[in-house]
Amino acid sequence: MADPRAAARRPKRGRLTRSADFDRVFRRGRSFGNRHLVLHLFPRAGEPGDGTDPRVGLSVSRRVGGAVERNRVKRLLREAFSPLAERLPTSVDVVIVARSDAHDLAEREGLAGVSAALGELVDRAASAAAKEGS
RNA sequence: GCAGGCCACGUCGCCGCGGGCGGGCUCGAUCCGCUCGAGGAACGUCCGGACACCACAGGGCAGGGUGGUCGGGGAAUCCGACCCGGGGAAACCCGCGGGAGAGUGCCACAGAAAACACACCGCCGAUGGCCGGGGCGCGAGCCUCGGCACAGGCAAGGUUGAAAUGGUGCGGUAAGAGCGCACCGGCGUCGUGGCGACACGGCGGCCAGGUAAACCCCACCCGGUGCAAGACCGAGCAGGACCGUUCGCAGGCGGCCCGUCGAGGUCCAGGUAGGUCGCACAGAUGGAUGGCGACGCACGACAGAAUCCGGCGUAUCGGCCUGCUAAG
RNA sequence: CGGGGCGUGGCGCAGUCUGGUAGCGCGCGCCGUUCGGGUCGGCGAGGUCCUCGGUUCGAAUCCGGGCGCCCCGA
Repeated sequence: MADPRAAARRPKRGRLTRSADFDRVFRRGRSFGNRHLVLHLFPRAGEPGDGTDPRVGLSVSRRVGGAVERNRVKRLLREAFSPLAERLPTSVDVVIVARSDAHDLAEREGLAGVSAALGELVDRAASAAAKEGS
């Protein structure tokens, strides 16, 4: 984020928008996974974005399915993440990766199943981040 | 049963998302309101075009593509009608559908033979020849019967094969043969109809195997790459030019002069990260069109835009409409 | 988004251009060799040639449609 003004502002949507941001989270962040999803977490403490809400990025590869299935998984993940975001500390970047089984979960259990799977990972990530921060 | 066309869950409530317009404010990646927001295939990427850049005098070769006729169309492996061939009881459906009388190649196995037409087995041997018997004649010889298969004649038959110089019948012959005749098939030619592909009819003679989704010949067409094309702006880093660090540039000390502080400043083209345009009355650039609930019913299939347009092909729960065929 | 390639026994591959017999290695089964195993020798089983059509007398091969997988450019 070369623009220094961005530091003073709250992002319109808490989304990752740069390929470099994704690379940084994958390379240097911690990861938590279950059979449906993988959650990567990277704290941005001390950077210009400090103090803002978590930013999230989605990664749904073609292994999950065709365009229709991938869109459905991404929409459900966005819908599920929105209420869960406040459980995470501020100033973190998160990337949610959907594994192949995520499509089956979305088709069978819908938003409830996705929320459960994602909530588990968010809680694990939040407690881990709290330990490191203290 | 056949053909064609249309639709692709609907309504309501709450919470959300992207673009545009208007407005409020603490002017920002904010808030409020209004409005627009996936498909018939958006798919596959099989063709064509627009657009963009690169290459290019003109022509030819090579290479590739297309292939009945007429019309539509900007073009097309596109569409329509018709012709031909095949299928069906019919409505109707299917077909990469030019040329094998220009040349080359191939046609396994089987079979005498697979393309020049004949050799081979075989049939005949009327005619001529040779051998034998009988008759006539003084004799040369003549007549007649039988045999041989030497000359010669023939292409019907030869258990094969996907395919063998057309098929069936009658005549004909020593044996045979389109040798002759009838019908059918093919070819050539003439006439009639049709814009045409072709169709129908008359006459003629008997040259004519298949394969071109084998090479090839003929006619027509074709430069390459693709919006991640391409255009513009452009940090940083490195480079160049000029001014300045003894003669103090730019800039600051509220405007000006003096004075003072000051070691760097200005410009240049190329262009990385990145951004904007390209880009659309859906239109992003980590990529929007969703979630929950209720009711209705046909219980919801295949499937998600990324430059745009015209086709083709493929997937698909079902529903509606129109016409036609057969039977009743 | 665009471009290219590959589907053949259980596995890895030839054969496809130039159409008629599907072959090789490993693996598998049986027999022999050995006290037993390995090695070695012999014999044998096993393939809708991805799928659906077409051309041809005849298709793994030639020509179309489809399905699946892999790779490359940016």
